[in-house]
Order: sequence, then structure tokens, then C-alpha cells
Amino acid sequence: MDVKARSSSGPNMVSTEEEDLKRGPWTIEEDFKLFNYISIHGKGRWNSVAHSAGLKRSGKSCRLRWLNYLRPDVRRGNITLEEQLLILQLHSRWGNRWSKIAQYLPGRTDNEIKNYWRTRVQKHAKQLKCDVSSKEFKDTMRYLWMPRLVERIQAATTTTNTASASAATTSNASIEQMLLPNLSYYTPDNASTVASSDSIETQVSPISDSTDYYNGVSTNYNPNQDYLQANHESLISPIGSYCNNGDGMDFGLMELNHHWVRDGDGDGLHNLLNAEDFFFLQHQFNFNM
DNA sequence: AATTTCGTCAACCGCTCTCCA
DNA sequence: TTGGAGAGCGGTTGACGAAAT
Repeated sequence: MDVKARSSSGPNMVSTEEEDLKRGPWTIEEDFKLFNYISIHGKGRWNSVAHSAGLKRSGKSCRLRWLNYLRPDVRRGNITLEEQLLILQLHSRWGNRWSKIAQYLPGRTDNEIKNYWRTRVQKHAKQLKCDVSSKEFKDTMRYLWMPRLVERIQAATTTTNTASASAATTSNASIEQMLLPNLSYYTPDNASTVASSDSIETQVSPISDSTDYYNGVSTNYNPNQDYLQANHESLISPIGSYCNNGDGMDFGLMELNHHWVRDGDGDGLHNLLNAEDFFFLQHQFNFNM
């Protein structure tokens, strides 16, 4: 938050002609008010939502809080390998179009993806002593990093196969559909074709037109539900109240989220690059310089 | 054990876009 | 056609916990 910009009217408050607007971290009570208001009335105009919900917040602030934290379909937790790969692919295509990239990662927010890129990817670019926008770094991502991620995803999938054949059938289908075309996509042999093509758009599908893509995962995970219910016993259940108010309460999206494997793979063990990967990449990168 | 540095993430700002009267 | 209001987007910042010294 921008402390410098805060008014002298009090902590976390900013003066306006109409009222003092609160800023800074949201309290549980504020979350509760906003969540319950939208559960009952839907979203509407954010300024009126803020006012009607009894929040001394700007509409902008309410919108952001809803989108990044409170909405039922938001996913929290570590970025999975599949998501990492997708982010790299989509960023190579669109650059810093975070909201566009986020459309392809159900439940992830543009803010989260942006943070991920800045903290993880840019960090590794720095470690490799190159600019994240340089050709060298992009080539490293394309020809080394992404195939490496695919290998690890496939390895993880193989492990899953051993553990559970039926679950792996679904998982394999999803991963292969998403990733295997990209394995051939990111090869030096077809680099010139790839660099100028629109092929990514044909390989990954946005939420709106790819229902097949998300089939078959049974996990029902709603962290916000956990959070809010843990803190507010009287809170209206998202499940119970969202289905019929018709203004953006999209439980279809919650179903779509289930596509992503939630097995804890996004933890330290599977961060963007583990030590082995990093040495591998560093060696390759220096070799290519 | 205390201090410093680093990494992550929530939330803000300012700008642009879109819609509507 | 135009101007205002609201929404959305990308960049940036500060708080805070974890890791390192």
C-alpha cells in the first residue's frame, strides 16, 4: 500500500469530499460484509456495492478484494508445474498481458501471475545474468526450461500412473492434450516457424470454449469457503447462495478449477527451477553465450 | 539470540478502455 | 460526436515472515 499517499486524517484513511475511505489490509469483518453482500445481491457497480455493503472502501478496492481473494473460484496455493509451463508459454506469446494470461489459468488472478513472474522468473533471469526480455533468456526458456518442465510433468504423471491407474487416465489425457503438442512446439528445429506463428492460440484454450479440457478431476477445493466459514459461523454458504443470483456468481468456474492437479507439487520441491535445473540451465546458458 | 537480507504477496496508483447519455 | 463515470489493466510498493548471517 502506498503509505506516502495516505492522508493525515488518520491511519489507513484518505480524505474525500464525501467521506473517509479506508485503505490498507482488509479486516475479516470487511471481507464478511463484502462477501455476504455479493452473495445476496450480486456485484453490480462496485461503488454502489461498497456503499451498500456498508464498507468505507472505494469501489476499486472492493473489486480488487473480490477478484483476488474472496470470489469462490479463486485458487490459492502454489503454482503447479502445468501452470508454470502455461505461464511461460503464454508470456512468450503475449508478454505482460497478465489478465489475458490469467484467462487460461482457471482460478488464478492476474495479480498472482504477475507476482509469480516478477518473483520467480525474473529472479532466475537475474541469476543467469541476463535481462528477462533478452533473446538469450527467451531462448533459454523456450528450448531448455519449458522442455524440462514438460519432462518433470511427465515424470510426475508416470508416478501417478503407478499409484492410481484410474486417476492417471484422466490426468494423462489432460496433460497430454495440453503439453505434448508443446513439446514439439519448443524445439530449435522449428524455431523460425514457431516464433512467428499463432500456434499457441490453437494449443491452449480459454475457459469459455474448452469444456472438454477441464473434465475429470474430482477434487473440490474452495479455500475461501474454508477461510470465511472458519471465521464466520453465520456466513451464508457460497454453495448455498451463489447459484441463482445471476450476476457473476459462476459455479461453473469452480468446476473448471478442478482440472488442475492439487497434489502439493507446487511446493519447494517443484519450484520453477530446482537446484539441478538451475545448474543445468546456467551451464547451457553460459555455453550458448 | 539479534540483526539483516530476501522473497512473497496484498493492495494501491495512474492510465486506458468501454459504455452510455 | 463527445464527455463523464465506472471498470479493468499493468506497474509499483510496503508489510511481513523466512532464511541467512
